[in-house]
Amino acid sequence: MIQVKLKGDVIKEYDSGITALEVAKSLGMGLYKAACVCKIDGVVCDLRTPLTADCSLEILTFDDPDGKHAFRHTASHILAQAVKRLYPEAKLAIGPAIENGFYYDFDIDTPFTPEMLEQIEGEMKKIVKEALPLERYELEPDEAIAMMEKKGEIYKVELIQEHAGKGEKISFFRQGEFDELCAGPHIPDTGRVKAFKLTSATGAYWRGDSNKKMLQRIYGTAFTKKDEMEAYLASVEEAKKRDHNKLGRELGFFTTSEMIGQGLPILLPKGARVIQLLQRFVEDEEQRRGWLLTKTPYMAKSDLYKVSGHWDHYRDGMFVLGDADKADEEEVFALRPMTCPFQYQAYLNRARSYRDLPLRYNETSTLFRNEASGEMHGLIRVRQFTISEGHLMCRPDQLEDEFRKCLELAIYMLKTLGLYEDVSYRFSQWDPNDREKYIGTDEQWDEAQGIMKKILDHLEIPYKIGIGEAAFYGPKLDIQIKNVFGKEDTLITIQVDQMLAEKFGMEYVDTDGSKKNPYIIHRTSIGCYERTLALLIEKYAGAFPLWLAPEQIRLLPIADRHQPYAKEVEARLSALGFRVTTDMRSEKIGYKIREAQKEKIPYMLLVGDKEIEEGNLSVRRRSGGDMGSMSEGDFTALALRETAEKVIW
RNA sequence: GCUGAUGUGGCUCAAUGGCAGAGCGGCUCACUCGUAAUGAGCAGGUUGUCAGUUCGAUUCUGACCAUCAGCUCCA
Repeated sequence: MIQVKLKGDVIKEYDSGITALEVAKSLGMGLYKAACVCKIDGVVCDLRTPLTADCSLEILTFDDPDGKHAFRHTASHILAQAVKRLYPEAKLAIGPAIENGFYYDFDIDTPFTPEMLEQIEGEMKKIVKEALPLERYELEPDEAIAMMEKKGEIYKVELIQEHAGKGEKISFFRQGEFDELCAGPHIPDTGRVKAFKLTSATGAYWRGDSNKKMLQRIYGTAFTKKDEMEAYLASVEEAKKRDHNKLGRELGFFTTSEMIGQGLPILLPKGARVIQLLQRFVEDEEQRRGWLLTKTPYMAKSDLYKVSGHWDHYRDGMFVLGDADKADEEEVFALRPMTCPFQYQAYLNRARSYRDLPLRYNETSTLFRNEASGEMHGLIRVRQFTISEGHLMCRPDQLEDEFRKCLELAIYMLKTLGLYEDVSYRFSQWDPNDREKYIGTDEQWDEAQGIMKKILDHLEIPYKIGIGEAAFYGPKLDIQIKNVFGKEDTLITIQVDQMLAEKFGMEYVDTDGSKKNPYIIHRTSIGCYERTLALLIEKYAGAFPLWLAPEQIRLLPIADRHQPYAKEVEARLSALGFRVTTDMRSEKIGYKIREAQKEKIPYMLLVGDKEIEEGNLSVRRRSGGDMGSMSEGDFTALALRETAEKVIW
């Protein structure tokens, strides 16, 4: 007999060898049916794991992240089984559960069409109906390789070969006629996958390597209940309606031109206005926090980039003016892909003392990066963009404090914009196995990352680690955000660099008269303006807070005879700095309101006989509707306060 | 760059190997209206670009350009 500690510290006795699934059954059929996986002494395990010693046991359902994961992982096996039944020639690669669903990669000559996906879904339904139990078994590596070679599963063979030699057996899961290389855990049988949908098919490189073969990936999602899945799919559709790339164009924030080219958006008056407002806000705040504004050239000779390392590590990403191959013989210029080496030249302008540090340079900097053609996305990924860039030179004893201040500035920006709750932190480190991407020695990287880890841990930043995500010259703290498609991008970055100062001969004279290289912090405070605008459009579905709205107030005369008075009010509001217009068309008031609502104008002011007589304005707010009548002074006070306080509603 | 899809007036979308159509929007006129669509009329297109096939191509074929999703890469 063994003692099993269950939820709520209840201890029950069972025969040794009982499985977690049987324990769940003993606790009730509801739990038995809903069980996905379990945690034995805190470790996620398959439900068929026999319990042979005293332990704590937690039965996990779909409501638990680990339960969801196993459930959807099993759904990916069902997908693979269905594809093999319909297309025996397809070779299996990998098929994990991911956030909100799962995918499976196949090597197959004909790409999957929507019709094929429907057929595959039909076959999956059959497999679910068959309620095939998943059985785990283990083979020695050579047996496993032999089995997969016999089946012609070359990708599985590759995976097993990598795993062989670790002295472990290779685990498989079998469902009906289908054997799958897999560590598990899985749910007990295929019959439990009640609701699923294949959402898309696309290409994906084997092992995520663009030098390797492109496979065909099928994405899907799975739930225990159909209505939950419908709700999820509806929410995905709802999110897409906020897509800045669609909404931003519809609302007139930006457009593109085939004659100008890919990744080169045209900011229309509304988009340009928001960016101007953001830029003023950022520059003013940076000034308050001790940053000194520079304005450096948009291009430089290749000489500069050769010293910085960009010429060797980033040339494919640069727009080179002239023949790059002749850069050693003649002057070749290139547009700047980042501001670092330019601001270093400002530092090098004269000899620096330890008393000059920290020296904080900021710049509203336009950068040019020749992104590969498939990378562009609306305003989020473009070839020319403007960034709130800064470089800060400091002494070792100042590094942590200055890093913290950079982070505080970034957080202040995010909170003001209302994006703070949407971001996550990534500690981006180098990949020692991919040396070509980086400059510097192991020791330098270990030191830089060690310093940064100390700072981040000390500041209690809840980060996840991104291996291979570092800049070529140093580790980064990236502040990440997701777009409406769930795709994650870097919004803000703060980096510690102890390599480039040495390369550029940047020094300061310390208290003892010796010359030292300063630490450099590279940072953005609000990130790139185009990308930030895109995410704000998605965040607010185009309905910007009053202080950022390109048009803040619109006057709506009831009839044409009210137009002169509306124009008078417009002039007074405009003189106070409001962005205000008057709808002068001879349309009905309902129509004018409808248009203003569609354009997400924060305040609509109605002017008719009553208002003129009483000297009042009828105020309508974009959200909440009719606010009734108030004096011009009261409205002005309200709007000025909301603007100054950057109120979000 | 790779895989797949798409490209018809400002927008959303029809149609066709033989004169390209609707709604919204725009303009004009009438209406002067009280919190999300007043009515009538008019204008607007070398069907992304360039080749090819054909008596004839917007439709079929190819290349290129651009857009979208994903992969890779990246702020």
